[in-house]
Amino acid sequence: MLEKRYDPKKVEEGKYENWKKEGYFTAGDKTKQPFSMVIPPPNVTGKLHLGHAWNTTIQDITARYKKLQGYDVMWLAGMDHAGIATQAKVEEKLRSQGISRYDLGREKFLEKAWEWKKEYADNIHKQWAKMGLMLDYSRERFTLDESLNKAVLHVFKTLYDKGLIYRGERIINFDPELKTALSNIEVEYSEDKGKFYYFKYPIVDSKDYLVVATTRPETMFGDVAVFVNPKDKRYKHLIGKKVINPANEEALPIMGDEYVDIEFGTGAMKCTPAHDPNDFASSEKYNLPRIICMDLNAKMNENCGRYKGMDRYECRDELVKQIEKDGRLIKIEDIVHTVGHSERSHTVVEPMLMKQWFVKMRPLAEQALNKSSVNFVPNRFSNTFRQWMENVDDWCISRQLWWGHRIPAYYNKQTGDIIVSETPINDPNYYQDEDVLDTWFSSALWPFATLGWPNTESEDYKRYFPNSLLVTAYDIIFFWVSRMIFDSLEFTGESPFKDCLIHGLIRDSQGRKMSKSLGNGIDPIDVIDKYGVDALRYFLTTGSAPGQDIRYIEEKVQSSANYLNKIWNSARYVLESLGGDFKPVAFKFDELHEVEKDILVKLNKTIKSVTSFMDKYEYSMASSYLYNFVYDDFCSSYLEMSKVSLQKGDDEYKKVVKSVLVYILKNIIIMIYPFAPFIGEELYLALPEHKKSIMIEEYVKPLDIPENDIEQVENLYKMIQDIRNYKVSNKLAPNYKLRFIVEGESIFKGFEEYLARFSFAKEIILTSKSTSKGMRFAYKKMNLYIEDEISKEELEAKRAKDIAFLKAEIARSEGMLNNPNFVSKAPKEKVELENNKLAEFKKKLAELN
RNA sequence: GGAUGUUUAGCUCAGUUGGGAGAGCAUCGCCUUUACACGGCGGGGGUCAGAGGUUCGAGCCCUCUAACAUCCACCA
Repeated sequence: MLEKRYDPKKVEEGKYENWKKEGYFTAGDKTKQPFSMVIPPPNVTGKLHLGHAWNTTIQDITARYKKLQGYDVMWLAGMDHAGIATQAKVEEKLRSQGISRYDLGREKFLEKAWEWKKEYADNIHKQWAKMGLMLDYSRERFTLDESLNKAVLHVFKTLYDKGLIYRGERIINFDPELKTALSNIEVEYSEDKGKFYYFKYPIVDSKDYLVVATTRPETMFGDVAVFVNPKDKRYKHLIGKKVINPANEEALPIMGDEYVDIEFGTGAMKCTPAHDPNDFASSEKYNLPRIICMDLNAKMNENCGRYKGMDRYECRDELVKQIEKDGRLIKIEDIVHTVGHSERSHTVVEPMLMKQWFVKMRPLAEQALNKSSVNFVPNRFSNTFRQWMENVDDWCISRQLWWGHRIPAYYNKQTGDIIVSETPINDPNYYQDEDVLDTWFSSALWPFATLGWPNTESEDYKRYFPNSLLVTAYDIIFFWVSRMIFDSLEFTGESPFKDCLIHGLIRDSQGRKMSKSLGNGIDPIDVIDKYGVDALRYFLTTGSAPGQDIRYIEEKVQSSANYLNKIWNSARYVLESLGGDFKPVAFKFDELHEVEKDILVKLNKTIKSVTSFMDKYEYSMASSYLYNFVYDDFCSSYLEMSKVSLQKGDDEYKKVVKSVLVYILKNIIIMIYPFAPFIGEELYLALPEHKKSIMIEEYVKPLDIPENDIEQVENLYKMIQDIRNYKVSNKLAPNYKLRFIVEGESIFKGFEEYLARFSFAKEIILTSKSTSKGMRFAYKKMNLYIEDEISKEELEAKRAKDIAFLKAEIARSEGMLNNPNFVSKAPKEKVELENNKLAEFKKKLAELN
């Protein structure tokens, strides 16, 4: 027997291990249609947070649902080496021991990184188990696996041969702390306080000067020109002359370009091609030199005179002091401007001219825009994808790191010629590029490289690619989704997945992003310990709209747990009422009492709604239909009715009622199971007839029965509510005994005992025509009179209230029906419905008068 | 500058193809009724941001406005 209270800890114990042991997570049943997903591989950098919990629960619900529906579900497990993030963590750890990566050297450092990976992979496995994820571990992959490395090398080589990967000198975003290049999307911009420095640039052969403003004086050593707008009357005449750079006394040409904003600053702009992307573009246009003035530690280099070796910010201060001493500082303004920060280290990135590897994006993007068949859910995210693709720049893929896929490019020591090769080149005349690839370069191949590609004859690849579904948050669309799409189209000729379900981000109770610095992060494990994983899963996946952010609100997890407790206790009631070794019997709908029919009709409707929303990945809607059924139809209504059914009928009928109860319970359990698999399994195994696990059950199917509501039962529930209301408004105790006269014998016969139980009736009199003076309540084709020392005032008040209500309704109804447009244009059934209502209202009003 | 989202009960949010506004929490009243006090029963509380429009009918569709949020681009 079930315990009185749902205890998540006990319920969860041992189940996951058992499922795993039974092999339920392993795909491969060829008699079934495949349904495939790959997990967005979490970084091996730390603990999983609520965002992961949300993301994986959505997938798990899908997987469990599809499995019960009879699909061969393949949900591939895996993790990401997360090059830059992991390397930063490992270096940080080493630093705390006083070691730098250079002390260790590449190989030793990588050993440390693999140790780190192992530790964190173990953690992640434990958390997946806690969450109850039915991941296929037999196919688990890591982005640095040899098989994935093969795919990466193949992709690199192929794109290189096609001219879609090139090595070039361009302005990239450099992270001076992690000492590596970044791609554009790894830079986050924020509004920072800064200073705008106004300097005098003396004009050569003149006593005049030009005022140039800059936020970054330290880059003045890289200046090669000053630009003004040729339409700017103040400066037009200066074009062609020269000014003196106050930082290093070099003469710079004054040039004209309409790109310069006359309104901004002084209207004169310094040009630093090696440290600014726009200036770099100008240098291409006007063939200007490019002078790099910093090294890879963001320290000033030999082009900076006595400032050489200084940190960039120290140099800025010193240089400004010097210029001030020279009498060339006009003013310093406080401003707020957007500054790029490294997504990982959060340091201010330095735009720098460097030789790096790039993916040429235009052709790949075109293909992605034209050929992608990915169905984004919700659909609006396809715009997000599209827009990014339309404006994408070339992708800087080389990283000055060690933890990652090493770039398979080899340089001739003498000539510098490059060979790109999928197999190592051991020729002593060649050395391999030191850099590794951006993590996302390998993640982009995840949906197919994990399945054996580039071996297109691999069984898994043939069976499970393209994937059926990918689930991720909207902030990953650019980083990952878009790249999977263009790589997949380029290399497999197909979109990587059919559907792409996008969810939002999880925030704290005040709507703020969860972050370490705010200290507002929530550890899923703490939540699970307190409320159970099923409650967490239910909270995460219900009560929100697709694609929207959600707030973590503990009370909602609590109420989810309460809901599960409700299901638990309803199951306990059903199971305890069965008695001993009950075997469910088959029942015929037509032979059931109306109260049993009614609940089955409602269950049927629920199954249809739930299934149709589950099919659309609308888990919130599906769960809300189930919730209403469980609470209102089952627990609050039928479950109470069944207590009467179990007393009044003959033994045969009692068996039938029990079977109906078991049937409904089983259906509820199966529908709640994808959301709450642990309690689902626990309750399922307590059913009188069950398989070895709910994981090998079939999903619920509607019965082939009529859909219309059972009128008498509707009346019964309304009567009960009216009687309860009557007692409350007359300050009578709920169990106060009253005398009822029911007018409508032919309709109500067979329901007396049901009414009696809920109304604590002193007496129920059935009649076909009543002369009662008691308070009257009207229902479809029948009336109820309550007789109990009711005062005339009360009766009159009730009557007046009813009349007013009916008159208002009749007015409303007639208003609609007198509108010829409504009658002629609205659907027939709507008009008919309104006609019926009007007739009913009129009849009731006539009865009252 | 471009785009997207949000605005519904005190709070947090749902709302299916347009057809009489819902949940959780909070609140008020009653109840130790034999599944559940992590409960039951009943109640109060909403000009669905604003203004137009389409429609027989709009929380839902169209246009505009406002506020908030997010993303992209620019910022010498």
